[in-house]
Amino acid sequence: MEPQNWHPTEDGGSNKAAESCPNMHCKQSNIRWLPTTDHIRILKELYDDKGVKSPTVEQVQRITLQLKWYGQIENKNVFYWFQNQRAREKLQKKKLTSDVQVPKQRSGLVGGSIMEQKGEDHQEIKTLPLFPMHGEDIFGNMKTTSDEGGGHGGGSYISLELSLSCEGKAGKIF
Amino acid sequence: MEPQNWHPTEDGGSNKAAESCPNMHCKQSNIRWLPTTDHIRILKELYDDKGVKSPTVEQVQRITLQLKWYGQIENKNVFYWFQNQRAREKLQKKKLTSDVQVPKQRSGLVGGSIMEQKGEDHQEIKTLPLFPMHGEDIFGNMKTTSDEGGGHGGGSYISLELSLSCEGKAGKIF
DNA sequence: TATATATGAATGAACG
DNA sequence: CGTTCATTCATATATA
Repeated sequence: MEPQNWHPTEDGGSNKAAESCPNMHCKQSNIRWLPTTDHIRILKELYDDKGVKSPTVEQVQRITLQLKWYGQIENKNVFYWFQNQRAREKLQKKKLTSDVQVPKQRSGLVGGSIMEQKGEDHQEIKTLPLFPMHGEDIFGNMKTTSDEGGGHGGGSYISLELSLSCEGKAGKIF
Repeated sequence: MEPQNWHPTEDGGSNKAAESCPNMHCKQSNIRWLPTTDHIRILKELYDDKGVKSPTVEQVQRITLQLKWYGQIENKNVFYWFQNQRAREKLQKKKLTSDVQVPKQRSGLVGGSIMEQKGEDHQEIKTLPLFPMHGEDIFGNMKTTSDEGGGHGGGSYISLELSLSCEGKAGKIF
């Protein structure tokens, strides 16, 4: 997921995208949150090890406070991060994304195995049509997931727990 | 400019993803899907002719299964392909229309929410490391009022769809 | 070989 | 929560 030569700012103080900007017009309009490696590391530890999948509001606040030591971060960043993590972990189970979680133990694969086999069980056979229609008629008779309307609804997400509300307008809730 | 049928691998079935790392630092560099011409052709037919812009998960899986006949491909490849196709079609269209078109941007609403720490819109590290633990012991001794974090998140969890109805409208996170 | 373009992959943010 | 958008990085290929 994240090759080490990525762009995560390594430093702990200024997490600007300076390093990832070789020689171009380092645009400074940092709109998006650029998590540092420490951010990612800690968040993953929480998610994987501690099993914190859906932190509460208070937990998000606390995590954010802690992570601020490692660089600029806001509550919504932490909130979105966990939300995306959950969603993509689920997608990963469907093979739709490759959220390659680096194994915490550096077991294997780093130095390169003795022999890498890339053989697949298919492809290469191009003379025997295994599929009756290997043409372009994939969607010709494709059923469209009959049940869709009522089932989903995400079950029951009762909204929330915070009753602190309007006061946050002037003062900072956090 | 518009390379469409440029792919060298015309052999039909075998993409050359096997050999890579020609000369430079051998990373794990053959980790990128190189679509065959058939892949591209079929995908574009689906996108343009059949009008399949955003296939569902099941559709992606089916498309992938079909395309596997033409060469190695995974679900995530198809998934990313359609995603990139949509994004870049929109991007090109926006660049092409250089006339007086008002970019109807999405209403960037700004609502009161705990996500925003109003008041001091700055998050510099002015908070000195009061926390002696810079490590990842956030949840180590974290008292959680409603401790669910270490639980499981089994689905019936309150989501942060907080609707602090300050102004009488169900606000969003933002 | 060096630069430009096209495109696969990744992910923060946001919508419905 | 599931899905989509928007932006960015990385690299394969095209071009000069």
